Amino acid sequence: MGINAASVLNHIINGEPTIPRSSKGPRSSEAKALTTTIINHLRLGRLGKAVSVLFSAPVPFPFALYAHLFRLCASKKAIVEVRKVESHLVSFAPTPPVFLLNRAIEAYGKCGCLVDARELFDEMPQRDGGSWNAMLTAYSQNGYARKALGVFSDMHKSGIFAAEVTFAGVLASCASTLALWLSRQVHSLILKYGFGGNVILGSSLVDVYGKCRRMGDARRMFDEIERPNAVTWNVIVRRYLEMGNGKESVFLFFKMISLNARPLTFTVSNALVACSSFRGFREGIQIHGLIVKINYEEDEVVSCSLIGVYAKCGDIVCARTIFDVLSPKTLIHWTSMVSGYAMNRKTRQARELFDRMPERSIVSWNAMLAGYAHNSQWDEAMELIILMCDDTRDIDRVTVRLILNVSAGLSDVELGKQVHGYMYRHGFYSDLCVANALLDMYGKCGNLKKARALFYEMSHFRDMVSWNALLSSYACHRMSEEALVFFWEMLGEATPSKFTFATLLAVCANVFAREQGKQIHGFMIRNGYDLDIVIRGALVDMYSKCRCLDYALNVFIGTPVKDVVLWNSLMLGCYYNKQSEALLQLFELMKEDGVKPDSTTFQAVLLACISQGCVKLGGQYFNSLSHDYFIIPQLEHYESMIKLYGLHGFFDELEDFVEKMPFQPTAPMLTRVFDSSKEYNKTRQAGILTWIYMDIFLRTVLQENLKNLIGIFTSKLGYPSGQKLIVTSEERKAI
DNA sequence: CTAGGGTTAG
Repeated sequence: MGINAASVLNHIINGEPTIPRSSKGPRSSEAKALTTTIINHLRLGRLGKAVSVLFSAPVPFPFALYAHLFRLCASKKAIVEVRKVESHLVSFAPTPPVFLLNRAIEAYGKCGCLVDARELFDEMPQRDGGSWNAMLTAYSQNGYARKALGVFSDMHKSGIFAAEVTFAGVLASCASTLALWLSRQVHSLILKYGFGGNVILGSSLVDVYGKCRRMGDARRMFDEIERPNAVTWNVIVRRYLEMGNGKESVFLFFKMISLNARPLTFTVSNALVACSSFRGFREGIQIHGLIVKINYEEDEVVSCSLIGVYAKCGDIVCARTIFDVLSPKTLIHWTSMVSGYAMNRKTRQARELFDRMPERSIVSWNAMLAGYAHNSQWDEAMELIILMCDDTRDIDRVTVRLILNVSAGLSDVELGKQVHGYMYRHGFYSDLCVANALLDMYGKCGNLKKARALFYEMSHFRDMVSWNALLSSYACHRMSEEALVFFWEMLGEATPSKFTFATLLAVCANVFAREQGKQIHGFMIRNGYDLDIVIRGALVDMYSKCRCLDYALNVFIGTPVKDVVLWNSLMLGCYYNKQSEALLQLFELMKEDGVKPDSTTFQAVLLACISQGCVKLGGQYFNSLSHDYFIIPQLEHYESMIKLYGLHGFFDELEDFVEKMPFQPTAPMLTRVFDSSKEYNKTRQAGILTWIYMDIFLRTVLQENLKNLIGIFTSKLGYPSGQKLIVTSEERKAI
């Protein structure tokens, strides 16, 4: 067309003659006829055709037609048509009215063409409040919050009073830039202009305060709104949820229902997610009832959250029922269900479903992988990672974090290093969560040097988690002194959390640092830390290892609900303090308390049997392990049994036991048998067992004896006794 | 007619 809107406007401003246009008269009747044609095109939905008809007459059309066209173009996001309509308007209408140009700005805004909108706005000969509003809304709706606020500021400076609608855009922009200070000012302006009763503005204010984490202000604003609508309720429920206050979120949701307001699907979903956050099973069930009543069962967002709430509250069967009934099922439904199984440690079922998924996103892969990782199924996790890398390229931050967890679990520092390189190349390096996982990986793999280097590299953006990761690495690798020194360094930068103290108490237990342990205990009480069951377990463990069994017992007694780990800690504590008789009594008490023993419990019980010489009882306990509690006995349990029989001279039972084991005895087991037989002069049994397991015996037990022989030789050669001797394998062969 | 909220799964 060659006619630029801005140039046309300049002509108008400068009073120059506009583009030559035909005189009125016969032409306007032509426009009338064409208008009918255009309307007919529009009725058939042919917008492009309608706009091109416009150009068959170089005459102005009725303003209402232009307005109508702009609105249609905007709703269809037809940018080319907007440009044509604007071009026709400014070329052939004598003086385009401001409201039409505002419509053009709106249309450009809706199409996301902010440059065109701004150009028109800047070149307008006159502007009214609507022009400012259109420009501001255009920026605000396209995510240019700062520019929108800039327009608001200019508008204010030019003495234009903002309209009610304008404030909505301003507040939305304040919310996305978290401009709390400006929001407060806008709030007072709204009151000053008398818009205080506007629900939309009120809801926006609740939204702004909530997003700026000022829940007190948000709530006060909310309470001031006389007739909150569905959006208002949605905002308040959502904000409490995001602030981590799930209970208040659910409370307000129920309040909404009691006032007979119909919730939006999103609000129901938010309330369900809030229930999951505090395991509000009863509340979840009630909301489920409501969902049935108001017929939201089919909604995708609602049903996904519903599966989530049942899964997170542990009722996986119910979650599955909901899933099975649903049709059609979307990718997110499938992923929710897989995640539900995975989070409930049912990785087998999760995998079954995962393999049957019609399609998978990176989130689905992550959900499955997280299941394996949380369940410490490292080999399965690794296998899945390989499959995933074949299937998809869109690895994200969660995936990277999980692969690092797997590397740490497998102590596979080489895999970890590969991820490290990947992070470097793909820009995950500045992601704190990922960086902490990397730190944790190096720490757990024992590469403390690298972990420390990374930790200092992160000095500008590290957080509590980073400190705890390095601290627990020291603790894991028995570098207790370093850990304690590091803790003092930590106090200078960060406030320790209960995770810090749990680690630290374990460190104290390792080095029998009773005083330090007591200090930590006191510090936590004085500073109001939550003494949860994990901390109490750590305290019991620390006190009992530090020979303060009475303190350990006190902590134990003071725990309202005791879990199996806590019982185990105290029982092992008794063992360390040579109170095996008490240990066996505790075991009976534990069963009376209704706590189901686990494999560690039985390990403690068998240790007690060994030191008490309760051979028969030990045998009974070993049997009840698998018969009554369906626990698969572990290597340690078998070792304990062999020690129990061997140490107390029960060789017939020992022989019987070894023969019935579902695997071949290990070298340490055979050594134990051999040693006990020597002690009791039971060479026949020793002989039989050795003969049966000759190959293992030859490979290992003889090798041990060979080492003893070397000891004898070297001592005869005059080496000082007690000095550690280094014998290379070649030298050993030579001897 | 123009204005607000919200996207569930890791």
